[in-house]
Amino acid sequence: MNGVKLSTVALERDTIVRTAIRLLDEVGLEKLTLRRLATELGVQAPALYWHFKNKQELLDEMAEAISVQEPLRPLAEGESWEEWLAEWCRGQRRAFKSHRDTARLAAGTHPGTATLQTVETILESLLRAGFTRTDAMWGLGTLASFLGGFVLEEQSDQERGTSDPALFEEALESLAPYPNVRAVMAETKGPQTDASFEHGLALILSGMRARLEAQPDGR
Amino acid sequence: MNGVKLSTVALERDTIVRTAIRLLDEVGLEKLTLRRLATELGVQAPALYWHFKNKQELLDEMAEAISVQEPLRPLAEGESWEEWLAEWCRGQRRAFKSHRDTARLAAGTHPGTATLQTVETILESLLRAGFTRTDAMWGLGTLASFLGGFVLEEQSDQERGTSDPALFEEALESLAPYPNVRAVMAETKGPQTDASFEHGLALILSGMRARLEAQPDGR
DNA sequence: GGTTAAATTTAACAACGTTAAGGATGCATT
DNA sequence: AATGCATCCTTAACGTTGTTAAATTTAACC
Repeated sequence: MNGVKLSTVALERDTIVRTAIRLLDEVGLEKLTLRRLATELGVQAPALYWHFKNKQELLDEMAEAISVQEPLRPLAEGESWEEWLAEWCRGQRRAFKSHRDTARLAAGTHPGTATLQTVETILESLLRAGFTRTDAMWGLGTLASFLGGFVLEEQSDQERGTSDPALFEEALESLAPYPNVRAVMAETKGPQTDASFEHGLALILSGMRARLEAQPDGR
Repeated sequence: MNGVKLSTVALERDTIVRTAIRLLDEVGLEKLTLRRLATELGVQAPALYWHFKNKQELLDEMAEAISVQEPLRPLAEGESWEEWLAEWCRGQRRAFKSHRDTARLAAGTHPGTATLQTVETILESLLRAGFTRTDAMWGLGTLASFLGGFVLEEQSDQERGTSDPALFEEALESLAPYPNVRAVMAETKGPQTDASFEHGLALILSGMRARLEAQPDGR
């Protein structure tokens, strides 16, 4: 019947999404236009509307493809849930940072099935680690919000080219009226760094651990 | 010379920003167009370009006007820094939620002078409470990232009209393959609520307190 | 009253997402 | 072999958007 056709379609969709992601890295989200993507695919713009309902659907698929790489390995027996969760967060940040504008892209897209599966795995693992279901969900939600907000600012700064050391020095100058802000910026080289990410991660995980220990295991 | 003119200009800029914010609430960020704003002001679209360099500059000013309402009161002597900080966070969330799409609006806008002043005040207060400068900055950064990420998702959901109970029931159905996700959604009525915000806030503040207590006061 | 600066209008441009209508292409059935 | 049909893409166009250029009104000052 159409076994071959279906796989051809699936392949095409995947090709489009992958090309779109590559193009995203080259030109940024702002200049990622359907016409440009179509040209890159050797096709006219309206052709994309056979594969996707509209641009948003394409963006959703891109976000899903970027944020979910491989199925998450559940927490092993006797493994530290903190290190396991931290490692997942680091992986998420790494995945986001491996392309341009991904935070803005993912912001405001419905979670796809792959994302939901990941959440389910994390909830299961945290339940086994002794968390209440709502504590597990809200802990994860806190981490996710932190992660999203952090990478969002990180990439916004990057997109403005604040990584240029000369511009950084210039930015420091303008902070003269705010001595503490200035001092901490000079010390830490900006608000979004690997160290500050680790710090925030540790804060939240420490808070979760405190909450876990504060309640008896039998509940 | 131009004392009168300058104040007239300032007043006009303010009128434009305020009208833009009112319009934002009516039509949302997507449909907030320069032509529509101009019509609302009884003027043609290009007239706005005398007052603002481009649309982004207007959006920046809107974001600043929304997120900074009144100067932050510094931490009082003997006051609990945790409650003081928590109250600031709640106020920020309230300010964001008092208009539509503000998180997406503020995402990726440079902090203005008013925002910097607030940061400076918070740093000063936390230093007095015993924090290291980097601990204060990174703690605040964590809170800010959490806040931004949280409200971003909160408003994204809102914008899609997930607050409709009928649609909520329908969304629950689609979660059948993920029993824990389904269960926690049914219990907590969605991931972004007042309770989950308080929970995340408490996690981070608890983490900060642990870090504060772990280090001697004399440093 | 004429000069000058401020503030706005009219007209237009290029680019965008999207729709409508219609061709190719190739497989399946008669 | 001819027909029918779904698939996939093209051409043409529409309405909107942010933005620019140039002309024009408005108002204040010497």
